[in-house]
Amino acid sequence: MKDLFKNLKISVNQKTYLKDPESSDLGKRIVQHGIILISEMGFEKFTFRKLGMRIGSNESSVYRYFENKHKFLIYLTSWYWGWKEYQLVLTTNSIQEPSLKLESALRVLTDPVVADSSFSHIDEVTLYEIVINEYSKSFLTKEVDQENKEGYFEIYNRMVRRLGDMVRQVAPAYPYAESLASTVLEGSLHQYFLMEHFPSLTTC
Amino acid sequence: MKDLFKNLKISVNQKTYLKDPESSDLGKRIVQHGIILISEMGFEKFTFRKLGMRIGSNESSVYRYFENKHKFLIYLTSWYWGWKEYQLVLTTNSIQEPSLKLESALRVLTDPVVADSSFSHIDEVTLYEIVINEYSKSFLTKEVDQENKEGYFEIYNRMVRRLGDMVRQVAPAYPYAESLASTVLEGSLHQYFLMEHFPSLTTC
DNA sequence: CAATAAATGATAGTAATACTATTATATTTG
DNA sequence: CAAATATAATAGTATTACTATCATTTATTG
Repeated sequence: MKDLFKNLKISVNQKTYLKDPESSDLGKRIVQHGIILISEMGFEKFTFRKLGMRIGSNESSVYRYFENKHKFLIYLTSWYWGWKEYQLVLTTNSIQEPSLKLESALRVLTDPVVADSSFSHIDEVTLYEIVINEYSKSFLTKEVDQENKEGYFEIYNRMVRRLGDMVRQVAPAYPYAESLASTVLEGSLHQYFLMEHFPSLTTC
Repeated sequence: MKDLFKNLKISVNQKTYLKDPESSDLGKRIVQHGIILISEMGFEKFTFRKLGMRIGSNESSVYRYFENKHKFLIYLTSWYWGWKEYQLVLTTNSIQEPSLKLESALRVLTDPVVADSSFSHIDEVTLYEIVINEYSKSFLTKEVDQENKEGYFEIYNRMVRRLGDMVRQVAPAYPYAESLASTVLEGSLHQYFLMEHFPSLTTC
């Protein structure tokens, strides 16, 4: 993905952060190294204290950007889905023919992620690893309904619906467009996970 | 499922527990109320201390049965998959015709769970809620490869492979039997989750 | 350029978690 | 009944997930 638009910013629900991490150098370092640390040690073992140490800063400074690590994970994964949505729209917008459009969409959403130089502080490939390994943990919680109501999963919801619409354009009589769309998105992440850890459960 | 076999015991990898919870009254209470407590408060907020209090026992007593709550979750979900495998075999064993066999298997594995009086201390319906909401957390960890090697996910692996084999019996030329099988199992859980929390992302 | 506001850093403190260890008290079994 | 085993009670430790306060650095603007 070439940088077609300079100064492009992926917009993420403001409730996920206390202070926009894109607004400062420290904020960007928190995001950049947060991605690396989570991918290195896994979400459970990741803490703001460790992140502070890693970037030569301080726990309390990280807390000024994000309320807690759960919101931080939602911020990161929302950013990812926002970025994917941008690619999706960019790629499929000009395609008229429904089945070609759907095919392009599926490619964008399920092909392995490649780096994108447009957002210099974010390593999209590493972020993709986080999405594969940790995304489910952001919604498999007791607070999911409340958070969903507050729009924390808006981008993802919208993307599933977009994909569902494209399915319907191809097959208007098919009655399970949304379920197919959500299964493809979730299933794709799951198959990548299985390839890495349970190869006998995939044919990929 | 009627109790066809009296004294049936679902066998779970012994490494998941320190002392077999089926071997004592306290052990059964730990499992029984552990299921209820996890479903009530979610896995993150669940602790052995709270479980001890709930059953009028003691944190340290719970620790004598299970090393930690992660192993406890693996015990519970392994039990669930063992129980499902038993139903799967029981239901499909006598069916010769491959496509009928596959259809029965899919029904057993994806229909909503109903209670089973054979295992009196376990509420299968509540356990099923736990599988839907928490199962992913048992393998989305940094320790997954080690634990998989030690057989913690053996029952689930075997079940995906069984289902894959049935797919292959029906369509020998279809090259993605395992991926289809794992997608169906995971996807089914995910669709139940979506029905509850993201109804606009399903058509169920 | 100085004043001042804003951001960051350092330190301390709290309640809860995830355990381990020790000792006491029941309960079972030989 | 003694010995072994299971359970309960209590205490203790390191870490987590924060909150609060105050000091210091950096940026802004008048």
